[in-house]
Amino acid sequence: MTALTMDEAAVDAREGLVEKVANYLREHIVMDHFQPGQRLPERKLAEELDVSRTPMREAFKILAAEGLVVISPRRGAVVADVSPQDVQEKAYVLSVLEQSAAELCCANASDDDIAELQALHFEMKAAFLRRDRQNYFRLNQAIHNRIVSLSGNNSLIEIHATLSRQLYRVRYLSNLKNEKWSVAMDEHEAIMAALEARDGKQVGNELRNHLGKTWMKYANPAAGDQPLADVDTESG
Amino acid sequence: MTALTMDEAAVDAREGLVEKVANYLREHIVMDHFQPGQRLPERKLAEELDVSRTPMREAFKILAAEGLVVISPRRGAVVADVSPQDVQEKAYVLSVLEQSAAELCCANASDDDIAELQALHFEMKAAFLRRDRQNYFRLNQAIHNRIVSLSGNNSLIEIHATLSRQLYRVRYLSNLKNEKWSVAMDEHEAIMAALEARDGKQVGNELRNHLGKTWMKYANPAAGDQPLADVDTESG
DNA sequence: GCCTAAAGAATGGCATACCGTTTTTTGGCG
DNA sequence: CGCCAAAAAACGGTATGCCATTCTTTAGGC
Repeated sequence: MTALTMDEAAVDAREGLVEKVANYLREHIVMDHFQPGQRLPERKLAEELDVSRTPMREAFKILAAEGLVVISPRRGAVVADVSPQDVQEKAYVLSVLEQSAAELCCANASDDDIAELQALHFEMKAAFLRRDRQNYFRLNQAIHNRIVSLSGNNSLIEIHATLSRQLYRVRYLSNLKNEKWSVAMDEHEAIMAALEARDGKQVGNELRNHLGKTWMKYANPAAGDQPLADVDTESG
Repeated sequence: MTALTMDEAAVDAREGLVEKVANYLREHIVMDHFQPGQRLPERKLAEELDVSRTPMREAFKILAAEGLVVISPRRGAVVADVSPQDVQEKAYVLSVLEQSAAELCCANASDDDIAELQALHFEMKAAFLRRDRQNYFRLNQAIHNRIVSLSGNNSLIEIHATLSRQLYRVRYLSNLKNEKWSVAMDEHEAIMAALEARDGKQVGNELRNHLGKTWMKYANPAAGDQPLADVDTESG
């Protein structure tokens, strides 16, 4: 346990204990420091974080509403286990959201915004050429999130972020073993070209197709059980 | 206080107090029995419902995560006030979701499903001809929700339901004063025609345009302050 | 008579206590 | 040696208590 601690020098008095606990748990779940299906005993976690059970329970409710944990009656909270069907369904919604975000992005973004996206794209390409999966993944996420962010639609941004977190683990694991790397890279090239041309419809379609291809065929969960490394989420 | 009470003969032992309280509050908020901006004092509400403050507070957290209430530090929970900008943004996302739902619906629904949609459509048309706004609204909602439901995508269904609840009040109020009723009706006719032809893209576009027209121009909140009548949500 | 400040009431945040259920452990029997 | 049952420990659900902050009301001064 290195990087993640509670009270991260944030506005200490502005938010309550519940938010801090919820953020802490969210980070750990998203980063896969807790395995899916793992129980989250409120007493134990509460004393680990030096809080009472009350804020811990309230944080569970928040995370449950966000789809990151599941609370069973009389059996408490467990880390949500995303089934293959869930992945398909959520990924589909994600692709739809990003498609529309791309359209709005083309209409709203400034030239500087587009330039920044291109810069990130070339950084990602560099990581790709170096076979640097870690940074490739990070930059890939950053680009997608940036496009959504540039849509300017806060509701869209929030829903996308929530959904994106639910898929973070499986997306990361997939990135580690995905062989068809160059295909995804080619698609990203096409996306960037359409973005530069400000062709909203085109970007949207490319993006949706891109996500569709990457995730529709999602097959078995299996996957290794080693925790993920500490990588920035960029999903704020 | 007539229609809405807690323990609605539901699976009494299956779900906890928190869920019952949350459902109770959700219904009242969606049905506009609580005004936007109104404070929700946990002590008072708790003793009204004959529960302690603990489940009440946990219910607040759930509703906050769903966007129905806002919790300010040291000032407690208030019913979420949806600004005109919020309405535009959320309505846009809703239209995108329904568009994709329509496409999936065309691909997945059985002929009986489509027939049922048409039946609802004609019921709605009857209500339209009778200038029966109450039933027109109810059936309109039912059709939209049914289309989403027929998409078969649970993630999509859930997100749509959550977002839809956030807009229920404003949608209902708008229905009461919207003059361009016949336009909406015509668009629904077109939607149904495309649905019968199973033209997914076409249905999606019509639907998105339909919602866009209805909501993009949303101007001022104002609106009367009388509570809404008791109408079935159909948003389960 | 109005504005302001201080005291008291109310409210939310967090901790803890109690109870019933669930899970685990252990001891006895097959 | 393994399986099952009973007891004990653990755990979640709810209620309640205490404290700090906020809101309200009232009393004093301008």
